[in-house]
Amino acid sequence: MGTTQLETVPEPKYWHLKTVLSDALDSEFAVGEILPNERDLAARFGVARATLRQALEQLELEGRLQRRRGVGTTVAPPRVGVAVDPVSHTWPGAAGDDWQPVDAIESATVPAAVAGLLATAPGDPVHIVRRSRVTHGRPVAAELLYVLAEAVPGCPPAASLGAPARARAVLQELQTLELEGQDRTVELGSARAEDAKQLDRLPGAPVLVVTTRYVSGGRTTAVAVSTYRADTCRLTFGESDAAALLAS
Amino acid sequence: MGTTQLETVPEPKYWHLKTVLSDALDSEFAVGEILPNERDLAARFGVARATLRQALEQLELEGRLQRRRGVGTTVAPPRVGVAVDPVSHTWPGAAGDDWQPVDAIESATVPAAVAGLLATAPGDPVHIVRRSRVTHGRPVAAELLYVLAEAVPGCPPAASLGAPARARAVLQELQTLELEGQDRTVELGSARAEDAKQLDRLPGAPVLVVTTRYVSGGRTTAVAVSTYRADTCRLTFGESDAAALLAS
DNA sequence: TAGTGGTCTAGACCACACA
DNA sequence: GTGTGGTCTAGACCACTAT
Repeated sequence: MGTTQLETVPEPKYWHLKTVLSDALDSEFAVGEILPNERDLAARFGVARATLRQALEQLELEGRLQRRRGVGTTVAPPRVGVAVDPVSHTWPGAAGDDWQPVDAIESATVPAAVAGLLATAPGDPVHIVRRSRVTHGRPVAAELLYVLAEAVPGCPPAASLGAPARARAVLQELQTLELEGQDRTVELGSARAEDAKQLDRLPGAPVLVVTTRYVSGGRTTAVAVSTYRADTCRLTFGESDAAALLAS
Repeated sequence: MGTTQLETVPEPKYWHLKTVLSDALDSEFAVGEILPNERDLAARFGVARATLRQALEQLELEGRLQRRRGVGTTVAPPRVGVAVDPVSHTWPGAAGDDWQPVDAIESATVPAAVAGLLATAPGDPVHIVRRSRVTHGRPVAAELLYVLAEAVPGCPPAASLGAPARARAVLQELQTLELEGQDRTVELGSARAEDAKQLDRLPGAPVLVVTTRYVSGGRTTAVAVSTYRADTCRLTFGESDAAALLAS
């Protein structure tokens, strides 16, 4: 037959919906504005609520929307750029980083992946420091920092100090070591219940997991696992602070 | 009443399911193995298929599973580490990078975000080169590289060459410029239909979007937007190649 | 053709925020 | 309370892959 190749591609409804909504967000809504509720929106577009939600989920994943139970769906501000290495080649806790120590954890289990990086055997003593990062008044990241106990012999292993004080002690002790190198990986993850609470999100929310390896004395002495909110954050890596500014 | 704080937290079914499945994957399944189909799994756990799917989606997001329509759900291999900056401070297309030019696009629209970085006005001529990155025989990333036309005056603007040839010409011309600086951002996105095809995924699949800005002659002359499969990739940033090896 | 995952529906109930 | 988003169900049909 002489028919040309028609659009035989049945675009899924939620995909088309997402496009429509995305355009509407650009042209008809201001940041912070509240959208109609899901039941109304679904009715307006003539789809089931589940289908509408599939579109909203995509938009939230892309940082365009923010949904809060009991409140509603609002138009999200542009993602905030967070510098991942503001001061190059320094230990965590160095002057000028905008992380805040929260506490230290006793006798928690070290994840297998981290144990591999640290080359520790099960049972080897490791300090675990919890830190939190706040930008523009919003929590953007939660971190667990694993430090080989033998690398910071000045730190009391037992509960001779309160948890927050011990966290600070470990960070201080780190600064005295020579940092020989570091490298990083970034991957997608989902927030554990713990992190989710710290980040003011629901468990399972998408996060960017940054794993940093710190090398000193010829071996990996510390590993930081930092969990950034993927919906609100854009990680910046740059040779200058220009990167962070530019991304905001 | 003297009751202690009981676990009043009703963990969602899909969340619990995810944990159970995750443990099962660790202990009872080998990489590449095919899981029972969704209807059987749902029946086995006594939940609706949609609920089971919610758990599978999370596991796929975390890179534990791979699902293919018409085939089934298989256990995914560990994420592959891909070095984002194998050779520091070089233009794209330099010897040794494992990107392959695909073609060049004529008269396509430059996204607003990219136009902002390049500081171009609408209508300013920009070369767009499409590239593709393959690791271990699998496509891991698709890229659109935007190059200010005025920065590479030796490249023919019109269709005097075939698209692939023009792509190579632009990359070659870039190498002759002095690269004064570069910086990067990483954020979560969802695959556009185009990228999805190149990455062998469905549209909307989660991707890590790496935006690289190249500075030369005092201004941003090129911007690369690289789209990595979030399910299979772990991006590595390091001072040495050790990072890539370590992450694999 | 048979079997898989992907999409979609029309409900229901729950957890949470706010007035 | 009232209204919001979050979870869950039990179906149906579609698009794709392999045989």
